[in-house]
Amino acid sequence: MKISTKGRYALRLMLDIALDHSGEPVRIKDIAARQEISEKYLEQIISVLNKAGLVRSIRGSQGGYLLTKEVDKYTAGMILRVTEGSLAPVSCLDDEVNTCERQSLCATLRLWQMLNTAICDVVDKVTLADLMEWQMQMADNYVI
Amino acid sequence: MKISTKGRYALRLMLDIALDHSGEPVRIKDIAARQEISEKYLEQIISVLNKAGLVRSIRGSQGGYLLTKEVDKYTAGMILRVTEGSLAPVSCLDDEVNTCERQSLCATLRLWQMLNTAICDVVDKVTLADLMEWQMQMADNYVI
DNA sequence: ATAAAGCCTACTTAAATAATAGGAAAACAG
DNA sequence: CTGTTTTCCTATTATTTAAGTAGGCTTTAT
Repeated sequence: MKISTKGRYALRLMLDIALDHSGEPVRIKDIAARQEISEKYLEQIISVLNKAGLVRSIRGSQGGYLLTKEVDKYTAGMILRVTEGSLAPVSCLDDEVNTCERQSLCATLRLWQMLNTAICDVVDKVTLADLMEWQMQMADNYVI
Repeated sequence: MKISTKGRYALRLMLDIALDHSGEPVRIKDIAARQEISEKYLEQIISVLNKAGLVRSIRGSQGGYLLTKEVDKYTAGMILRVTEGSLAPVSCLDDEVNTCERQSLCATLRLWQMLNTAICDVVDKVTLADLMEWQMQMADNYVI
């Protein structure tokens, strides 16, 4: 019941790009340095985000990555689902395919549905804009 | 971000015992048959629940397991934490030990805290009594 | 032309998951 | 007191997932 590094790093990576105000494409190399995460691993993660259209890449020298939308248009849920896959707490809730035989008999399913709803309520409400705001608050407090 | 079979089976196992009204100890063998789960695997799971005091065992012939408390005194959270370990979505929230260097700088932590709270709100509120009630509702509907 | 970027695919290592297996110990029934 | 039924304990195994590493290819600004 843990979010993996892929999801966690993806969130930090997106936040890192969002906090860049240069207007220039942001390089993996720089993100990796700031976030203290392996470049090669970040490459793989951002590749998924790129294919999903959450970022846009610019190749070649002076290249890097840019966001494709306004920061308040990204939810944490979007970013996590792209990198983690489904956030449902049990696979019974995932595939309408491969469904469990006991579904119609299984009271625990109702618990999982409640849990799933609670999780979605959080991750689909928090946006990248929120994370940026929190980050700036924390930076302020850190300085004082 | 999935609950493992241990946690899921533990919940079904506890519910199975709770639904037994004979007053007699409930045997692993019977639970395994009803729930269609391997006896040997259930043994391991119930052993954890036993050591945590969530059930009481009676050894030897005519033995089995009994609940130690009223059904409304068990929350899903109790059962899941005993079998799954922490339900926190990231380990940053677990150990006051082994804490991440970036904690004071990391805005994502706030998201994880919100998510953790949302998860706890569900699992610590739903009791075994609730699950029993749901199960009986489902059984009714199934008959019709 | 060259250096600096991203792109792509394969590989590796370690840990966790999900069981299986086999026998020891306890307790009741006859 | 013997046999059967049940829990208890520990070890082993197979599979999958997580978390990276590695290396070469392609694109593009200068």
